[in-house]
Amino acid sequence: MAKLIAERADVIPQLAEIFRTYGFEGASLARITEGTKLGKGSIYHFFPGGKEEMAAAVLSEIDGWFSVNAFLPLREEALAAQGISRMFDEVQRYFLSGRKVCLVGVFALGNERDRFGAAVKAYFKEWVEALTAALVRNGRDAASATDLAEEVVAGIQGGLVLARALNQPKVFVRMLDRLKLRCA
Amino acid sequence: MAKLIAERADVIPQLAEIFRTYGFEGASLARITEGTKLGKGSIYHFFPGGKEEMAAAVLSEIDGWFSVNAFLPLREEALAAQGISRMFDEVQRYFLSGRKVCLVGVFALGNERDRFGAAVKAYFKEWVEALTAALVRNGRDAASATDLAEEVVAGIQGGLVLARALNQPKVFVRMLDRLKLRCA
DNA sequence: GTCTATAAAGCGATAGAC
DNA sequence: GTCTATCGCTTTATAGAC
Repeated sequence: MAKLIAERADVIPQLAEIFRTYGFEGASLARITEGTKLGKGSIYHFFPGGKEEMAAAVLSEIDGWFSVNAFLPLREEALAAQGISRMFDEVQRYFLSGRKVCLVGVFALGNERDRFGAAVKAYFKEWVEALTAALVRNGRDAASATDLAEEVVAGIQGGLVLARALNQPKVFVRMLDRLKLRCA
Repeated sequence: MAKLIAERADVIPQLAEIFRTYGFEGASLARITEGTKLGKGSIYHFFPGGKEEMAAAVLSEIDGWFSVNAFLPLREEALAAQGISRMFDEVQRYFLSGRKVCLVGVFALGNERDRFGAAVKAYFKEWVEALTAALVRNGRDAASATDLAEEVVAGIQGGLVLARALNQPKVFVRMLDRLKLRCA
């Protein structure tokens, strides 16, 4: 019988899903081996540092995804307005229109912030700064751009919380629409 | 030596603090006995249902606090604008100006939502509805009131996430100020 | 790279003395 | 109402065969 050989990179999205669902402490190795269809041996082969290394790898991948798909357009799109619009589209797509939660937000609220505080902080800082810069390029003064960028990033996170609490993904979509409008 | 006798009601705020800090799965009995200065025997005497009953009691107490201090003013203050203002003040005070996190929000994001989904949903539903009613009493049409209420509650939660992620409580205070202004 | 077996520690919960 | 001792289970992590 043929045997599937996994690669480290293949496992990370599965780990992300598990951490998102159960949090860091709730993501037991039993759940991890079940979710990845890999034995403990394989998991520890890829991540000798255990759960801590797994979570760090996941955070790093998430940050990479946002850097490329959301922050880069904000910074480099020739027309700032188009970069902002692109960011909103990618965010809506990434969070499955409110059916998927933000792992970095989950870690920010929990005590995981102590272990991964630097990564969590960097992710949000980068987001706010890139959006601020785009808003400035779009004609706003620095003060109101900072203010609005903060409001948008917080609003996105809050939209995810409320959408999930009420079990109404559309709450998140409505939130995005309002914020989009305010950036115009 | 005199012995301190605890009451169930005294323990609940301490439990709230522990669940807020570590989440449901992270709140081990070791942390609970340490945080409450009570033995397992005493804890299980108060909460025979174990952690599940503890968390339910905490959620119930939080809901009670908000009902009295935030939702009631929204519904019953003679001047709607004053009820809204009062809600914002109480919220800022409750969350220690951004230094304290919302346990219901934490549970909403995590898989605790499965166990406590009803309580989580009821809390946010009540909040949005009470604020909507106050905004209508304050002269808004129903549609824009619903919209704004949703934005405010989500914004508050997002403000808490971002403030904690950046380790800047003032981010939360600024968020409240913006939302307050928008309700005026 | 994958698996099974296993170790050592921590977990939630219970029992029973005081 | 409080405490200590203990049960049975799950946890993370390691070892070693394949």
